[in-house]
Amino acid sequence: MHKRNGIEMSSSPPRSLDSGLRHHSYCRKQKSLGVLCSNFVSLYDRDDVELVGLDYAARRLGVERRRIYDIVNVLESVGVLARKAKNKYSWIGFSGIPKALKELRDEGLRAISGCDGPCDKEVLEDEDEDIEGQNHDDGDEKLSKIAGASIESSFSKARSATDNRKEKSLGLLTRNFVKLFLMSDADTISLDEAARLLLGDMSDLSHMRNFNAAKVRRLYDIANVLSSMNLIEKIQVEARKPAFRWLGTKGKLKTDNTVMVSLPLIDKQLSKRAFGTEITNVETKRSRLSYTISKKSSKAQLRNQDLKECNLTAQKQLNMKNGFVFGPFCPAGVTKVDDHFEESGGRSSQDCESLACSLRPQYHNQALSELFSHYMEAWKSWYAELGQGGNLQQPYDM
DNA sequence: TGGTCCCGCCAATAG
DNA sequence: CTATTGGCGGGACCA
Repeated sequence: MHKRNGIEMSSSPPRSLDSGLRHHSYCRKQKSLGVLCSNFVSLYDRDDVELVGLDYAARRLGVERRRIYDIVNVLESVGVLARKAKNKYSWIGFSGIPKALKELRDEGLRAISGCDGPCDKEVLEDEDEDIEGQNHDDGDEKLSKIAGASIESSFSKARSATDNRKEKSLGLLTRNFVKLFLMSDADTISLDEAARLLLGDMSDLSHMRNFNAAKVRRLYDIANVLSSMNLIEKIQVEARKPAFRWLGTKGKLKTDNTVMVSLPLIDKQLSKRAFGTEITNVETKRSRLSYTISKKSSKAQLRNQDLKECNLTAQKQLNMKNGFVFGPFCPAGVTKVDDHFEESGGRSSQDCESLACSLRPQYHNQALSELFSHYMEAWKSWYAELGQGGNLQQPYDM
């Protein structure tokens, strides 16, 4: 039960998947960790779920088991999941995030005050505002301490290989990455900065270049799933300078000059999930989520930020219904969802088909409004068709 | 082009 | 030993 999937090495692209078809071009984006994470969450984020079976998840989501590990590792770091046993995790859900974050914070505080001597325990200020993050000196040092990795050049010990391995785990990297945000009051951290802090600064040693490049890939992985969880968002601080903004538990919505745009919708937990525990400007009144956006932008130019969030919300909403993400026009397979963990390796192809696609708001601000209406359209028609029925059965799991 | 990051090989680890 | 985990980096994708 491992590699199947006729696909061999990366040398032979996914083409030739079912010889003839190859219809709508293979879209890499639909296979991103972020999308997969959304689907994963959609699959389990229900009240009656407590156990998460890796095999089941992989099968239902139509992906290699390997990918599930990636997701699970970062979700666990953020408290959404807890390892229960081999092949088994317990689903904590979004409600577990605050606690996990608090622990990370404490851990971080301990790291700075604990270690070497005097080190005042003020919550490192790090005069942010320098979005450029140019001058790093003292506050920077603290951060890198928190980030763990940092100067591992300490001759200390021949890091018992095991530690060495663990040190590079996605999980640890995730936790340190999150700590960076929690401990610094700057809510924006550039990719470069994060890489430097998390992976140690040895960029000057040419032979270390590869090493760093490899690690940065992990950062992208992590960022993708964290973004899909709405914990961070990717932004672009001046060309060629990607950065991540911490959204964490506070939805950042405008307050003044606002106009209400209400989206049909689901439940109040929704806003919790989308914006964290402190629901500030989001009003949730019986099955209707109102969203505020700045007035002057009433026309086609809503602020990017607003559009993005709007879309995120929409996505969430779409995701909610019976726990699945409906790709563009493919509610296909929703009715046959379930068959509660169909045994025998028969990987259900319809799953891949219906789950694979979903949108990825964080990276496509331009087309957001289009996508948005597109989705609402699809959603409405689907809902009308299937809606009332009451036979929106939930998928089982284990 | 070069930033992103999917994919799956295969080495650690767990059982 | 077999199965589960997951580091790792080649190279495809796409802005």
